[in-house]
Amino acid sequence: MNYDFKKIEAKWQKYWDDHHTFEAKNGSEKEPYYVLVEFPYPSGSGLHVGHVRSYTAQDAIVRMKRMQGFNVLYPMGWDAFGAPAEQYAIQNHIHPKDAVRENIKTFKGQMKSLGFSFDWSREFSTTDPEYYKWTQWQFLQFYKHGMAYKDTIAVNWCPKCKTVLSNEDAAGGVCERCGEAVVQKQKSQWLLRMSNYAEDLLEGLKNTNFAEKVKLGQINWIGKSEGVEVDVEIVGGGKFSIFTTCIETIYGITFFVIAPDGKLIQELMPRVENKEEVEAYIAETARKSNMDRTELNKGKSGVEVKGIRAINPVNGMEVPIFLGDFVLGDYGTGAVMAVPSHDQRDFEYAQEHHLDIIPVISGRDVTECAYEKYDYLENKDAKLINSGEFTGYSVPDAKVAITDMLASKGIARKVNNYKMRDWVFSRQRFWGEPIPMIHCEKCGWVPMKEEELPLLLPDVAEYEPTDTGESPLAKITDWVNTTCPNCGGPAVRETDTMPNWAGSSWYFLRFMDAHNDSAFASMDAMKYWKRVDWYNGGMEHTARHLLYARFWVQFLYNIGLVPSKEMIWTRVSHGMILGSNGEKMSKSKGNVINPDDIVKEMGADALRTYEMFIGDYEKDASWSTNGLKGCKKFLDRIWRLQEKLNDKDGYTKETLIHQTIRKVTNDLNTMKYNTAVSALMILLNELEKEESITKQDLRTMVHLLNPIAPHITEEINEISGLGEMLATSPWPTYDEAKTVEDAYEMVVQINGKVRGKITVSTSASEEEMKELAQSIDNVKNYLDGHEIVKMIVIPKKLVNIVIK
RNA sequence: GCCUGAGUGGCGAAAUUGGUAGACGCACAGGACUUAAAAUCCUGCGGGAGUCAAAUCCCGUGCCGGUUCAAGUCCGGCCUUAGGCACCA
Repeated sequence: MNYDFKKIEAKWQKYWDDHHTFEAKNGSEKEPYYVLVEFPYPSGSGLHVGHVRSYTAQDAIVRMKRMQGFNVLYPMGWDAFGAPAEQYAIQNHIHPKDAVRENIKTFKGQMKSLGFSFDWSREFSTTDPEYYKWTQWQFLQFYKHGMAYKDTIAVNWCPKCKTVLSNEDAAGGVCERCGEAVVQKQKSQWLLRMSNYAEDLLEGLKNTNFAEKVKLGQINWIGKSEGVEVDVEIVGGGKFSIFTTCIETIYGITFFVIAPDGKLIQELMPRVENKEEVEAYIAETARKSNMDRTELNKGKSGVEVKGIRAINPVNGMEVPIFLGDFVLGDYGTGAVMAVPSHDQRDFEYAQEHHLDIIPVISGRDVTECAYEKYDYLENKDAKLINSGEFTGYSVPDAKVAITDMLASKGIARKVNNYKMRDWVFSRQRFWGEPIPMIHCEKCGWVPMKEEELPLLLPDVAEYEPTDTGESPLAKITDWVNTTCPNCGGPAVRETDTMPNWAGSSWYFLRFMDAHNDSAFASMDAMKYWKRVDWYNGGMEHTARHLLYARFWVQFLYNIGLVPSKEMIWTRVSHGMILGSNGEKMSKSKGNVINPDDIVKEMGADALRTYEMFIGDYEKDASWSTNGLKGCKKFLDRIWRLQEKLNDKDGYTKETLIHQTIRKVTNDLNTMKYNTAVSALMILLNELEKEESITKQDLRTMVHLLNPIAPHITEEINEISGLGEMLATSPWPTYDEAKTVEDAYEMVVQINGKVRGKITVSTSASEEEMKELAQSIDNVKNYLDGHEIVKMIVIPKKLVNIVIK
């Protein structure tokens, strides 16, 4: 008879709820262990089987850790601000608050039905005023420490939807919703000075245990490049700076290129002879989105800035200046030296605009394409040519010598540049944390008084964006109009809200002390938990969320509000669950699997077991209903194992059980869930072959399986009277000595090919192994008439006989 | 273009880090039980040669080459594929 999973799962879920089995206590004597999964965005479509994979994986670890005696924190909450909730609300004409409440209810019900051992006493949503009060409070700290500022920057704008789009929503230069071409629009935005933290964020990675690919993702995103900033004189007075990583090519400059969106061109404008042409080009660039600028890079567009020439600081050569949209106004100095002989981009630009090409490094011809640094740096014989006093220098020597020479003249310095920019922190949206800033005609931007927080989102019916692209909050005049905290005069509130990355940047700290109303989390609580020991999330968040969160923590650390600079220790990521056709699950492809259906048909334990068995946790895996059935069958067989119980003591298969305990423990610790399940399948196969088994056999079996399939195992344990409740019993331990078999099958190879196998005692000496190897008939045939050159013996494994 | 992975049976995948390739599961085939089906159980299952059946042998981890007693694993050179970044000076 198969087991009644519906009844059993409901029973244990109720038990865990009623007994608060999985609540963590702050300050416990036990060693703390904090496991975190990214809290979900509670969308209208409910939990995805992908969520089930990572939540189960982490659940398995925390269940084992609890049994190993740790005080485990495994919290759950809701990241519920953001555009999708707002969009859903607009379409369905309900307040986002209500939509979110409904969705959370669904998600929570689904999570409970899957038996995740979350500590629900610490649950919160980023949309709770008690929570976003502290998000706002922290924003004020950023502001008060000069880390938040307002600036006018270009944003993606959809003229049809009349709304600002994030770069993600504007992918490909078209509005994701309506398909209209996105344009760039200048808007005043709040920004956080994240670029100040570039070096610290890079350095801090050394104090984390992030997966290597996660570290690399962050390193690439931060995009450090070491180079030299050089001052360049303009003919007839004035100067500007350029940034280069290839100072060794400075003699090859034949022109300079400056950013059309930069400040330099505006300064030079009065002296420009072809103003109309230049202004037209600036306007054209402004119209292009970032996407266009990068995608339409076939031709190198640009115009010469006539009337202004610059002087190459090393040889006094006068060269023209161009505007080119490949130079970005907000990176480096917004101006570059162009060396077409050794930079492919400059080369193409030079060809397009018929400019000179002067090679300055020997080793390859530069008439077809540039001889670039990745190439000449490989060439040890590369020497400088056409480079004045430095001609004949090797590239590394030239780098140093030229930098020193320019530095001694006071016109150059070593500089690091980073691709990472400041964090644009405002959104023209209703459904986000209001930014607690007030604008006063007299006093300018004034922060709200901290004691007046939270600044609540007003309760109104209209949350559609305005025609001008302002946040819908701008329409609510009695909310907008306020008094200046500084002078008491009339003032207006900031109507932009924070991005949804804000609330998720510090939620893991709140879980340490979720109901504190006098601080975002007490220092005591944070010192007790120390850090997130193990954080699981998608690879897609390594460059954004994880970096924002680290930045946020480092800032809080610098102002003395958190106990350490890195509050997240291990970060791992999981692969996606794809549809059975190998494609990403989506409604339009009709390959979506709803976990609710599986729980109803096969049970939560079967779904959990299957998702752990599906394959390498870090890789994508395709859904297979047959595979799921196989795991359900596995559980049914475990259930039936109860029929074999005898009254004896001890283990029936002692060696195998000790091996299995070791295997499962190690595999769970190293995220090899699939082989942990397979080890349990092997144990089951062996126990089934026995006439009867002991309670201890079965107890160990269900104990090891409990982290993955918690309901069925707890039920078997109870009804078969195997012992104390598994969840609160110590995790099984193994004896290394007992994992060793007393005999093994020794492999005998001739010249590396397997020619025989023989059962040998584990205690056999090397000499005995050699003798036994030669006693095999088939081996004898090979040895006959040949000379043995040598024998290689690998203890407890094989003998390889080399013959001639 | 750059950076990261990944290529192993019909399929999902294992392989103690250089030591029996394909554990475990699915699918499939044959058999048992059953009036029958489902469920369950047993057997087989990379390809080929060989045999009544075996034994045994050859080939086989994307491709080509190398190191080694021994290579899925290490080295060199390619091909394919997924993801990330992308005019970052």
